Amino acid sequence: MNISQVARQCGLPPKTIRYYEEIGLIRPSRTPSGYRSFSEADARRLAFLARARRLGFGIDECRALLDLYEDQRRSAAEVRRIAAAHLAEIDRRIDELRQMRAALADLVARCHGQDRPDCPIIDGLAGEAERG
Amino acid sequence: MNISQVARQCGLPPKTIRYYEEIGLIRPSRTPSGYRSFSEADARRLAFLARARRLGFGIDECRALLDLYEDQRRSAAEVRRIAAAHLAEIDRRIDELRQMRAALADLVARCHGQDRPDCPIIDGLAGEAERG
DNA sequence: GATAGGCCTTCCAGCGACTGGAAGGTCAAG
DNA sequence: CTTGACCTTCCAGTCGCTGGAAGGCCTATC
Repeated sequence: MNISQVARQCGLPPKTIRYYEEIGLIRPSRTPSGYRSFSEADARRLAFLARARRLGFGIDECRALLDLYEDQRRSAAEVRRIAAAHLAEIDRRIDELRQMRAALADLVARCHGQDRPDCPIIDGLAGEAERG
Repeated sequence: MNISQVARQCGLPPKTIRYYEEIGLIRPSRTPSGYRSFSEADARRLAFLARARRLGFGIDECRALLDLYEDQRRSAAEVRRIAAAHLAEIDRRIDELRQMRAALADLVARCHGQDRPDCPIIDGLAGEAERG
């Protein structure tokens, strides 16, 4: 299987797959002319990676998960620990965005949005709120 | 006012302030020996930038907002447009994270987390869910 | 056998928004 | 006059790709 075929199968762009090889996440073999040749096992690894990335795991977490994926003696506790840590990180990010959202939505709601210079959004960013 | 003083005032690290000068967001004057010298107006711009960045606006959006901040003939409609677009972007990001969260939380909840190899999280990443 | 065009390869550069660190100049205090 | 805290510039690295250039390979058609 060449790179564009496996790319179609796992939903990752060829460029990304080359990059994953560069950082050691996969090791496809090569044809005599130098083309990458992907086995079914390579395709499975890539599909696994694509799913893990879609869930927001970082590359290093993916590397650890991939090791566990192929470790027959793995401990589910270790997998769970990584996943739970990532879940906590997602929650942290959601909270951060929610706080941004609340502050920004408040400013937007107070702005009349007309063709005049007086603007509560600008005033808020300028720090006017702190004085009134 | 030198860089560390203004940094303390606006809550941005000196490195970031230098970077903001490099990309043209501020133009502090210089002392004869080459030190940056920040006016009150510079400090206000930096405080404005710090608040806009905390609300998640990108550098280019900050640039546009800063122009509007100092434009006495600005239109609140234009400010509102930028802010509303950013609000929509934040909502999009929150949705994305929520979807990740839901999928990941489901996997974590199904994992017993014991010292055994059978693990619904790994199975889910491997695509087992699709077959059952 | 020539040619076209669609694949493949490598390498280099750039994104956003900083951040770290090295090498060296300046300034105030003692 | 030295110390140490500040300041300067410049270069490299972060993360996870992504774009593009230059060139090789493979298949089909004429």
